Amino acid sequence: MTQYDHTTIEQARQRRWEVSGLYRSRVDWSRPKHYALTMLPYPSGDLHIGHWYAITPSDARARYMRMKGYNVLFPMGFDAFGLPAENAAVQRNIHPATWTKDRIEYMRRQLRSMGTMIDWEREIVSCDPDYYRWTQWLFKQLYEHGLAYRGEALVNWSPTLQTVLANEQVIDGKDERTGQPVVQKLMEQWFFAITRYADELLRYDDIDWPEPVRVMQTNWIGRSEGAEVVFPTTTGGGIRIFTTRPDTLWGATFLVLAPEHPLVDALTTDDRRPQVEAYLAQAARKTELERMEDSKVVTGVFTGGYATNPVNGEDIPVWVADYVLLSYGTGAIMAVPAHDQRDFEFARQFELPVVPVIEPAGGDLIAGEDMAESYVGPGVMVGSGPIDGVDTTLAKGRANPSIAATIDWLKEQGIGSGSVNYRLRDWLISRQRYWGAPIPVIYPGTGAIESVADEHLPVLLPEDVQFDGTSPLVSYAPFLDTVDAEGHPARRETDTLDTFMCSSWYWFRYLSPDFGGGPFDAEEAAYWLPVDTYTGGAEHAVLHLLYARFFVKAMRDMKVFDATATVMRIYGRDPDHLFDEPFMTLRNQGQVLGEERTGDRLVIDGETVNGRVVAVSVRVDSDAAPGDGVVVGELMRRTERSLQVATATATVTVEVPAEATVDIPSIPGTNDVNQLRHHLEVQRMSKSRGNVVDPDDLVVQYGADTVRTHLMFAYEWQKGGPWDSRGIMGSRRFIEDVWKLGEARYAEKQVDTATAGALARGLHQTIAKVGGDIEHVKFNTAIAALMSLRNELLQVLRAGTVPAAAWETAVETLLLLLAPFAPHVTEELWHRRGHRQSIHLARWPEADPEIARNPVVVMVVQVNGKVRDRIEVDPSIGEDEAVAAALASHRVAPYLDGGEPRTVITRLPNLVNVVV
RNA sequence: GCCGGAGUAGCCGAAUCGGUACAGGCGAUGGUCUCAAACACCAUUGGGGGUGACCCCGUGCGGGUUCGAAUCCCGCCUCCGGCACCA
Repeated sequence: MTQYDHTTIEQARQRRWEVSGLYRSRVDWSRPKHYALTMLPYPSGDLHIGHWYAITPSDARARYMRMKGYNVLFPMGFDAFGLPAENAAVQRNIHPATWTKDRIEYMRRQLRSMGTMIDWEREIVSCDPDYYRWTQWLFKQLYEHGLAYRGEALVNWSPTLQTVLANEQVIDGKDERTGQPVVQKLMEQWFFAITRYADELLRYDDIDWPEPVRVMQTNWIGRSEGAEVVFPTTTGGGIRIFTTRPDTLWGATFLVLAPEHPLVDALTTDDRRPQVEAYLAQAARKTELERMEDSKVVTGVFTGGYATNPVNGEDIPVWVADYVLLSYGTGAIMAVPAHDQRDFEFARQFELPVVPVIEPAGGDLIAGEDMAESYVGPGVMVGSGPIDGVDTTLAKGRANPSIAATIDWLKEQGIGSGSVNYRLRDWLISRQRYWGAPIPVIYPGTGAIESVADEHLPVLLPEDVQFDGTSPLVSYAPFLDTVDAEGHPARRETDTLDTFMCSSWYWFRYLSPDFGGGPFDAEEAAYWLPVDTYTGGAEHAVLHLLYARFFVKAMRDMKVFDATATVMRIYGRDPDHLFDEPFMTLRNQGQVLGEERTGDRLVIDGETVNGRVVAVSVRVDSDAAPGDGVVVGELMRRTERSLQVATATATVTVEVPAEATVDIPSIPGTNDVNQLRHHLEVQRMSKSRGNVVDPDDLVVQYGADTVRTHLMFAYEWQKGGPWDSRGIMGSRRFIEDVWKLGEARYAEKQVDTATAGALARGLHQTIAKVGGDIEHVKFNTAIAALMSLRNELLQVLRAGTVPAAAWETAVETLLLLLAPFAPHVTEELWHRRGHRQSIHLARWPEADPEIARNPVVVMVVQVNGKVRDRIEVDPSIGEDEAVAAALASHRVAPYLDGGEPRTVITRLPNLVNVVV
């Protein structure tokens, strides 16, 4: 038997696969298709274990589908535009294009080491002009269909990144990449009208997506039902407000406008103007972050103006406060302090009246001045004119009787109407950056906006520019100066497209990466679309995944798929609803976290100076006991020469001066503080924490097959968990055992039919188990089943208890079942066993339920639900027989104590429960 | 604060429908091999009690429903993720 040499085998197999074009995927209408997709990576230049964790299980599933007879498309590409490349240009004077290309080249090599079935001839790179030509083309389509527009809005400006950002890219008032604060600015920018699809985006009827993602998107879209009502004023126009509680209109005692609201100026009286302007200036200065930090402090200012409550004709004061946002609803609210906690706090702060209009169910109406907090529960409407006496519940929208009655009445009176609002805002897609696809628009100077003609696409990014942290496009004349359709001088748009736009349609480009007649070739699309299984991280729930859904719906409505539908009909495929959603099944993988590690146990001698310990000597000694030194304990953290040591009783800070001695017995020579190992907790891997696992090292040490298998085996895939550097040995042993089984010369010794039957049974049960588990994205249990089969085969090999033919079948079945997980070693053994064709072209074995069926099952006998006996019975055992067997058990007899059971519950053939 | 998800052995994790709790792996312990160690192989491995057949306890905590609960219901605790003046 030859030694298992993973490096030689894996490299040779990968080369052979590439040369033979084994993984080329071509349209073949005679076979069912399966489009498997994983989220395209950003070319960070270093493939980390997370990439392996995301990609290799998806590859295993794609391989399985292929063996099941599907024609599988499994492509890969790079999301290659973005800021890091530009930062590198500024910091290291490397052109973003060069930087990106180098990194992609490096990552391709690493990706290939995984041994995936990626069809590299379909690769796309989003910064290639051939690709972004169609990104620009899609922008134009959106523009021409009124779905892209230039408008002024309050937007998130990041001073750090020197660009605006979409709402989805701002978390807690900070940008999601660098965590630096953003400020709100009123700017003219390009938007996509995603809000027009808000209602359709709330529907998930035809797709199989994880519940958390659907919930997150639903919350992000934030649909709320209510009414719009106009409050007339004497000084300006009417103030339009949105409310989800129109039934409480009779309790509105003041209005509040957002600081940026256009009517603020007109409503402000001269005597209030200084205070109002001071407040507006202060509000404008605040970053989003500061605004949120201050959210507990109620601030606001009275404008001096009044508006008339249209339901009762009362004049109420108009205030300005930054807790009202211009971007939501109408930027103005009616305040009902009696029934809204924020309004209540505001009213108490500024001594505004509180008028209750809901009499609590089963309670008494409390006078406004005596209320300690707002009342938000159910009850009966009071003091509310036409809706007096109507019940109010906790239901939202028209489902609440009081709200429905009010909306009907408002409509009748012509003072308001039902209305729906969304938290979702239009997608801001301009970026004041260089490394992105230029927005294909020019400004002739007449105030008009002209899109670049299709034949002039792509608008190329100029290469010969200088980088200083701002976009060089704004000052680069050869790019900036152009001519309009009539040949008059014009200026180019200098903003580029949000990179999320590049990734909002990339799976279409895989279909025909070189196609020149459109973003994709209808002949390919008709066969492959839509994506059947999409896998990736859940962090994209409201970014990429929401944008992608919007894009498909918009493309459908812009008739981009019409030619595809025609081709589908020719081949007898019904295109109905196939372009409503991009990804039919979505699964999110979890994350591989850093491994826990105990820190060195230290013995420190020194003296205490001003309450701190200053070390004279530091020694590593795993057996040290308290009292062996001034400080004895585990090193928890180290910052420069300062150590945090956990002793039996407390955490002590120890300073280690340069002249102190450091002694680490396991490291020869002179030691220093930097060599001490500190404690690592289970947390995300990051270079600064020093808990990163490098997959390249693992491949060298264990081989890609082992790394793949282990990543799929060690965790529940959709959950992830901490890395375990010793655990991988279990997967390595498994692969080595498979090698041993595949290479073994089997010798029949004492053939025994019972063992042969058990082996065949186990084999067919494993076939069914592994296939089912892969389909349900449960890789860990699939591999566990294969390990069990391995255990069984090792025993059979030793004992020689089955016929040689049965042995051969079992070993080859094991190889077939393992092929999707460990493609190299199975391929090697397959060929060594005399097969000419690749194992990856073989069919998945068929599980025979007849063979898999157990001839006997263990029937559990319970007394009052507690297990008292286990009896082997025939699986087809009848009720009477089972009960008789149970009652006959000598383990049951004592509980019956000679009497009769009260009831007997059976779940045949597994269980009999005797109730006494 | 609100909305999701999760909590099972020393660790990672199994457990179609409410029906045998812990499959598989890691680690640990003992043994074989070795001068020794590592590797490899074999065996044991939730806790407690009993000479033994066996018995009791055990799925974050406290209750409940049920013949029977890791699984369903109610109330808590902890961790992870998302949102956060959303009118």
